[in-house]
Amino acid sequence: MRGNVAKKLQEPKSASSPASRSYRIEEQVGYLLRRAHQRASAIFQVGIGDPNITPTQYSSMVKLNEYTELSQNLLGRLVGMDKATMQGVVRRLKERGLVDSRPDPGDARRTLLSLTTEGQRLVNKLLINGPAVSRETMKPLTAQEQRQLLELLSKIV
Amino acid sequence: MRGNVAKKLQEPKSASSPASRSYRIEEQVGYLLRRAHQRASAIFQVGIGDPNITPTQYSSMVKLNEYTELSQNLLGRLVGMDKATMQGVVRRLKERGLVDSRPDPGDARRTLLSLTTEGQRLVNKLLINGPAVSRETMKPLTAQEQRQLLELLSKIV
DNA sequence: CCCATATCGTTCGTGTACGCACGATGGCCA
DNA sequence: TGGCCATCGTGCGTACACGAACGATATGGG
Repeated sequence: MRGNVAKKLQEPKSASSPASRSYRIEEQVGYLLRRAHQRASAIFQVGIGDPNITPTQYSSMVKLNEYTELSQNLLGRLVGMDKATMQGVVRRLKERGLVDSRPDPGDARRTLLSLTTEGQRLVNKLLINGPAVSRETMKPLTAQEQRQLLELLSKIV
Repeated sequence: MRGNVAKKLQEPKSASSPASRSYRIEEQVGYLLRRAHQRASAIFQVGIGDPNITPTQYSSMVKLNEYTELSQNLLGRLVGMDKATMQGVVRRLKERGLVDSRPDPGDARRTLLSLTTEGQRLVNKLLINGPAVSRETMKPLTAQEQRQLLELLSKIV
């Protein structure tokens, strides 16, 4: 296709306003984070080993694998998801028989979540591919840059 | 509230499998990118000056402000959005009278997009807040770390 | 000139993401 | 002990995000 994007483009208006000392959207953190997150998700999807498992579902299962049993709200805090978002993620995992729930005997407001045997089996299979997904995502970086990126991201989360 | 998350937590199963040399989800790029993107979006929403404008809508308007007129597909490529996603973003911007469209006289498949006067007025107002939003997002970092982060993110996008 | 192939925009389905409001429950303090 | 306030999970509305399928249009090679 040789699609040359710049082909029939007019020049950017540029030097538009005097105050804007070159504000380029491509250089803003928020923009770059969105793009980087998109790419990471795409790599995850092909590399994790099950096209039906999403990054958030994976995070949730990994945490449930660590803690055995967690309330829905606490799980959400541990993986950084809104309770409304968590609700949807958990519902889909339950529909697929990967997660089970029971009322918390000590607090009737809570639902305790845990992996089913099937869920445990799956997450242990996916965990094998986890490191490779992370490696692939950071492939363009040197080892030192990879450590830097992780450190910097940790600071702004 | 003093909500101590670790209160009634069982110990993580830890040291579970011999092969897993401490794979922590919190240290994976994909996970950190998701969290960082969430935080950046939240900061954008309160800082950009109009709670009804989303980051993607903003990016689109900024690009249209630079180029005056673009096809929907090309705009999508410039701001890193799928054509299906672009369709929804553009539809909402049109519904609010911020963007106009006309058929491309030279290619009947294309739709040419441009900002309305109202859209131009708005984006120029929002652009004033853009730098502050980026600053706030990277506040936890030193000036040097901020430059590093932008550089590293550029490489993995 | 015609047809295979590509591009453009739309639609549908699924899945995050989150604010808000709601009802039920729990904890604490007057 | 009774009432106030916080927490828990759910439901609703809106907005990205993207694969897949679709019809209309463009283009280039035979």
